[in-house]
Amino acid sequence: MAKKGTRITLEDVAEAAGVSAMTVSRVINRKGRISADTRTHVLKIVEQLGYRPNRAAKTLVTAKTQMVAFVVPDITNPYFSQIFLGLDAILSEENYSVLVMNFNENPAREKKLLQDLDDSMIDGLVTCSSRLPDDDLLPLLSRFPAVVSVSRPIPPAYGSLVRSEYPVGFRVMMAFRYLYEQGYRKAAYLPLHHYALRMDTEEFHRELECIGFHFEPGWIEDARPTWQGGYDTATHVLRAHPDIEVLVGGNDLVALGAMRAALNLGRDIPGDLAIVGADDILLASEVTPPLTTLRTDTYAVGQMTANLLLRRMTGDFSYREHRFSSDLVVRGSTRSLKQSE
Amino acid sequence: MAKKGTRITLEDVAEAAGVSAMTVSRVINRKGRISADTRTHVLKIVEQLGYRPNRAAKTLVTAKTQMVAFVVPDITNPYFSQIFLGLDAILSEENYSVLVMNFNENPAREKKLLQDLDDSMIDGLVTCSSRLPDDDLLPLLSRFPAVVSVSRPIPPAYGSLVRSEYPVGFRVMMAFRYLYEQGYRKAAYLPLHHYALRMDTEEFHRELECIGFHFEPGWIEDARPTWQGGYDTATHVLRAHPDIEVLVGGNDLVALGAMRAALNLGRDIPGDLAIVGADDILLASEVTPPLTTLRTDTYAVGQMTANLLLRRMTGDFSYREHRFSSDLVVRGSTRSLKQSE
DNA sequence: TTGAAAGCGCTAACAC
DNA sequence: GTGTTAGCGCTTTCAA
Repeated sequence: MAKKGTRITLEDVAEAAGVSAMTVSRVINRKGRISADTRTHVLKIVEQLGYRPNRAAKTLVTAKTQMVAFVVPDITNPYFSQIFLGLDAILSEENYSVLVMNFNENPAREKKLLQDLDDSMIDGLVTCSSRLPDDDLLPLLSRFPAVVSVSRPIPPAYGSLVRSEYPVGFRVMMAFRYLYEQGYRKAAYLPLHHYALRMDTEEFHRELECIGFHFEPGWIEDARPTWQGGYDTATHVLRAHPDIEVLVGGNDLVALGAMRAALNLGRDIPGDLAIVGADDILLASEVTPPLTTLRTDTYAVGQMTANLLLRRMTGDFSYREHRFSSDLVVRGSTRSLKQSE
Repeated sequence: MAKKGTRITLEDVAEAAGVSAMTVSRVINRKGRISADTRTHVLKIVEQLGYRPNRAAKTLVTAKTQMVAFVVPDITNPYFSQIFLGLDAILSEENYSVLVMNFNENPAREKKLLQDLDDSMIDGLVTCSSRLPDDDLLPLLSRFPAVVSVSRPIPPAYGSLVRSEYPVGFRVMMAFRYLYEQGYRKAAYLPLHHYALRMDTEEFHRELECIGFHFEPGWIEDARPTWQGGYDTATHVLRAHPDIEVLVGGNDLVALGAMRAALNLGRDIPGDLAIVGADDILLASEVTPPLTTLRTDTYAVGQMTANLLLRRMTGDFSYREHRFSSDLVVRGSTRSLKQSE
């Protein structure tokens, strides 16, 4: 007879089928040898009773949850949601579900999410563009067996890595090099403020000088990684330094906010001000003028991440690194000064 | 001594603290009366050993997972990711994690996701803008104790509902009414193609005629609910009916794709063609000309949904309905014909 | 205020 | 091929 609980269990199926629980388990999981007869018979009863295995019970004994956590700064940012898509496409194929842990560009919240995250609750962890300093992040990661970090470098012992072919924060040099070639000299840079944590400022300046750029204090100002952040920071910078010829944003949202700010201040783009972003979100190509930006195949980044994670989740803990490239998409928000001279 | 398994269990803590497992359990869960002394002592050992309760074991006995599934057409659509934000804000406050199940605007995939979703794996389910016919959707929902549907009406027996104050598909009448008042007469409508499933076409036409609009066959054409969908459909419609004065999209992405298509065909907006969208995503206000659209407070929709779900997850299964309002945001993609005459 | 026993539903390991 | 036994780590129930 069925037990008191209303839910149908393995035992119930076994009883109804006149076999042992193990046999049913084997049929369900396609493990071990089962005669075709019992197989079909058990399957029929399973169907009949509408039996569904209890996930928690299975997890308790196998220690596998078939879940993955995706810790992300801002899922409403197309850049990140696109990564999610690539990740999810591969993982769901392998029967994993993805827990989206959005920390809203708030490092304190990211830390709390990571702390509260129970390793008995997930098989793998993807940390995407972490905004935490190493001292906070690494101890938190070390609790998890299968980790992949996206964009943010971590030591090999902590997990695998999907990263840009450029060092963190240096991909933007591609943009600066192009701008210099076009004759631009006075450029302001609006990096995402958390990047300051990890960017070697001195080396950064050296690199820029190497290209030919000279930066005054106040030409670099951190921005919150949102449209509003770009708007606010650009307004401030443009008011303080009206002679600026270029505004480079840390991502497209920032650049687009900056573009709106510049337009509101009566600046002509690209006439007397160029704007450059990064990520190539849909919005970038649809504004007027369309935004020159650095493009990355974010869907592919998500897929790479999934593959690296799967590798770890299936027991191969060797360190792997996948690098993604970016290219500059030149659009109407920049122009060639040379041509116009 | 610690057992063979490397993980620290309740038992381990109990042993180290010289108490029973039950006492430790009570301390952890703040249940029952515990003397202050043992409490602090146990807590110290817990800290010392870095004990973390095993989620699966707890779930197995309590039948609570602290997880919620969010089944959504397209998480890269700002409209939906914003709902997620509101939902997650409330739920994470109550210690729930959200499983994002993205079906990519593919009804077959939505069905499969719902079928595979195990009710032993979540405490609650949010189905957002389902693209499935009732015959598919409702039997699937009936397996879950706590369900909230967003946008898509469901019978009270299946769960609570967060819906527009207008019947499904009729919110857009606000836009048509405004357009008629402005003197527009020849309007094409590009609804999201899955909506056809649930919209009473006859009543829809009657309503439009009541406003004053007359529709020719071919002036209404379903669009895939993406930018590209809007682009393709609008191109087709504009080529077939060059005399059209208005293009209303089922959402902003469709409207924006339509706007690009119209621009590419050399149309002047709003000079000889008006465009209207729905959702008011960021992109809408940033394109040129800025898009007239129907705005909904999607973050609040997410919050409402979370609250309704929490109610159900805590045992109150009474049917509740929250309605959200929308308003027309008039921008540069439409103009008053009256004025210009 | 604390503890002992039982069992949640499943699978690993070994028997037959 | 199939069954038996044991136990995953926790909480519920009842007793002390």
